[in-house]
Amino acid sequence: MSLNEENAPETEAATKQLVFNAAERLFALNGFQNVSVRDITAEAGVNLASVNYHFGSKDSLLFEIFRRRTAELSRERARMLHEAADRHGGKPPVREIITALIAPPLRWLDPANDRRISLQFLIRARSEGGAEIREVLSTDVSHLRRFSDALLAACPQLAPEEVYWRLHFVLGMIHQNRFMELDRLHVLSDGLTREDDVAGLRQRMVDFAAAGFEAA
Amino acid sequence: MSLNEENAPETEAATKQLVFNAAERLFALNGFQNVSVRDITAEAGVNLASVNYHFGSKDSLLFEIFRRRTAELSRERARMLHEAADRHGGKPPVREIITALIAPPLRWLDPANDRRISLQFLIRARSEGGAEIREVLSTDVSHLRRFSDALLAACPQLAPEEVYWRLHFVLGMIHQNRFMELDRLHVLSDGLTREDDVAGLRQRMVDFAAAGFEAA
DNA sequence: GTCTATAGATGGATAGAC
DNA sequence: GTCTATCCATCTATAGAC
Repeated sequence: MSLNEENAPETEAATKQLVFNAAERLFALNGFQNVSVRDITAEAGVNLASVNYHFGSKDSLLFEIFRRRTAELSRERARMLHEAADRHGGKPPVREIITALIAPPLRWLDPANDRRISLQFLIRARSEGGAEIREVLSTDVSHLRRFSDALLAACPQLAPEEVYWRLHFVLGMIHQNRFMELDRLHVLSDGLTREDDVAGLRQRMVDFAAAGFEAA
Repeated sequence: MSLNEENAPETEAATKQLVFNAAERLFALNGFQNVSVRDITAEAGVNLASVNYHFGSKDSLLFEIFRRRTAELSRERARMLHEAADRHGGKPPVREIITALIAPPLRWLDPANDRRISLQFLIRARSEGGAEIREVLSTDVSHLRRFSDALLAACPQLAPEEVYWRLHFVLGMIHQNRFMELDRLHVLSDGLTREDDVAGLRQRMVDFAAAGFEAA
């Protein structure tokens, strides 16, 4: 039950999944450079050589986790955008486009969701990842372009660069959802901000972003 | 001229400043863990032992850079907030509070500003820093509280937790201004977003954030 | 496939001459 | 204060037994 669903066509060794999950968790909590192969194999309860046998290297392991999680998140977002387009004759309104961008990661953030740690991993890897990660991010531009194109169509009154900047701002709002920042906010608000209320947070984010997009 | 102004009461060794500047630059560009003491001293053109002699350890060096830059940024923000309060009888409007939060880091982001690299360092250290950094961030809550208090006073129609969340969103927008994210946006927009137009960016950020704060 | 043992490289820190 | 040389810990990766 704690195993993530498997996307690979073949059944992989249980050891590989144990390593994958332990690495994702430790990377998300402590950062890539602060976690050694020894930490990972110890946490997974497998042998030290497992990482290199199953993934080739520590870097390849990070890369594979990032690639898989990014693909999963992009797929969820693309599906929501597609459904919104279907509902509106191919031209969804701003609010629904923003929701398609925000809702999937917020769903992952839910404490009741196994993927809570995956989202932390993704946000962190985006900041700390090396050259290989940036390569994926470049590829991911084609994923983002679906959203920028939809927003451009939904905001004909705005200059195109304005639309790009506002999309940039929304992405910043999403990336702010790290444990550290949420904890800090919890301290600042003296406990008023409940981090387990992801439905409320989603609503707040969409409201804020939609209002920002409708600014003069 | 490439030296940063000195805040310490005493004149420090030129070597110490060289190390400080080289370390800030390399940390900002490559991340803390990816920069060795050897890299720093090589870039600074000083001896390998300089880091330990002047700063005690690599960790202490990071910490000192972070502490100084954080203090500088907080001071600029607090001054702007104070001036805004003076202009409005102690109760500045939302837009001016947000501007006090956004304008200083955006000023640092200007390519014509020596501090461009300092802002990159700060954003990165906030993500990648260890336990000591988080300690400073906790202290920094008292700095943020000036802004949350001002916003609470300026938004009596909003529930307090709403104000805290919206402040959280604005901080996310600010932290999104890393080289990597700006480059990515530049690719996505096919060159439309000009990263050297910081005045325009500041206006866009304030407009977006102010509109978000005025959402129902 | 799994494990132990170890190679090979790197980095932080320091001793001690100048 | 500055420099060189070096110690010592740690890490990734791999060879080779089982």
